[in-house]
Amino acid sequence: MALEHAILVSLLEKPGSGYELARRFDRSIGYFWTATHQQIYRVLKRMENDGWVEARDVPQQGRPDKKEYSVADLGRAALSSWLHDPIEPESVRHDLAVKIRGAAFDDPAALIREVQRHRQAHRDRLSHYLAGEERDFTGPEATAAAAEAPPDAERELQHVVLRGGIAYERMMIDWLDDVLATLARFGPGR
Amino acid sequence: MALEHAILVSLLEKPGSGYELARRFDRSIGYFWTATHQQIYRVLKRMENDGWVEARDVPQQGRPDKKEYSVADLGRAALSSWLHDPIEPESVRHDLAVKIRGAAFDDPAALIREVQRHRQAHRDRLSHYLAGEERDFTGPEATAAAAEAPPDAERELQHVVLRGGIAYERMMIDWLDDVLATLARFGPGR
DNA sequence: GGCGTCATGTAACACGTTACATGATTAG
DNA sequence: CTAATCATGTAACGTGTTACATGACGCC
Repeated sequence: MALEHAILVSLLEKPGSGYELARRFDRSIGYFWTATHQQIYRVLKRMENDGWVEARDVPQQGRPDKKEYSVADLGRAALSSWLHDPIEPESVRHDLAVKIRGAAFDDPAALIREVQRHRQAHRDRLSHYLAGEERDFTGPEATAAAAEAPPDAERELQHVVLRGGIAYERMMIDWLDDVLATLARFGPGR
Repeated sequence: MALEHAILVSLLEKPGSGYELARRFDRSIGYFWTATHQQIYRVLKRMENDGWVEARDVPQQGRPDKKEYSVADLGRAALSSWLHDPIEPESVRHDLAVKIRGAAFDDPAALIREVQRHRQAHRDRLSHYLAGEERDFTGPEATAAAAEAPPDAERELQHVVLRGGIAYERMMIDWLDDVLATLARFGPGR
């Protein structure tokens, strides 16, 4: 399991509350690992019991108080041991691929709109990633700041993961174009 | 949920037993949807109760008898309604991406072997897909057979899904090369 | 007054994974 | 005789999803 580990990585990058983690799982780290706040609170509680993380009460004004979690030594050790443990190259799950094969037994043309919607979602995500890359890694401000600092593993590794997301979205867009062209050849009445 | 629907598609392509389905989920349809036999038997039983599939006892010689399932009208209707229902473009889950970001807080070079293992697994899967494509779609035998038959949606849609798998594996291999180059810059002692 | 955001949680259920269990046949 | 393949299942557990619940603050 890796939700624990994803949380550890996120808290090492920056401590935060369960709520903040939930929001990160809708953004940066959430691009390749999703979790809802219910899951996060449950796991966070377990991790606190196991001594992987430590909570600190942070009173806030104008907002509810929060519990800020940070990684404890045991958590760091758990992450390290997981990193050294080989994992199975995971298999993908594509609902859409099931639908595409299923369309052969229904009306292929009826899927076109659905595929277009997915294509649009991937286009949006790609734009979002590219904007983030520009802002944090390749834009003038980011490169100027980086030029003065020493090589930074955290930053470089975040960037290579983001490049993976970008490559994935580009591949999906191209493939969905291929799917659309194929579906068009099997419209109603053929 | 889509395991039900993946099973329906697979049974429409060809009726079969739970055991046979489990094997298909290790191969063709399993490239984009995985399931173990325990899951399959459980779901198949529910689907039978719901009247989505029908079982027929097939006595065999030299092997245990099997129950051959095929799709009933209710199942076809359920599939059709699912096909017309929009689904959310799913988000990916990449353990490996979590590990790569986590490596910043450990020893980046220690991940190199792991990434190489994953790269090899993707290379193997790519070869496997390409062999299947040659055999079923682009090879001389397959194209000769197809030339005599009318345009076949089932076949074409299976092919476009396979092309998606091929594109995915190629993208992953390229990205993992990028990851390896990045990790190499942060070896121990840097 | 109502809606959105910040903040944390419980409960029930669905789905997925791992381990265990059985038993026949065929190939080495 | 041993291992692999065919064939079907149960039980326990862990993870993920959906619905429900609460309450304060700020903005329109």
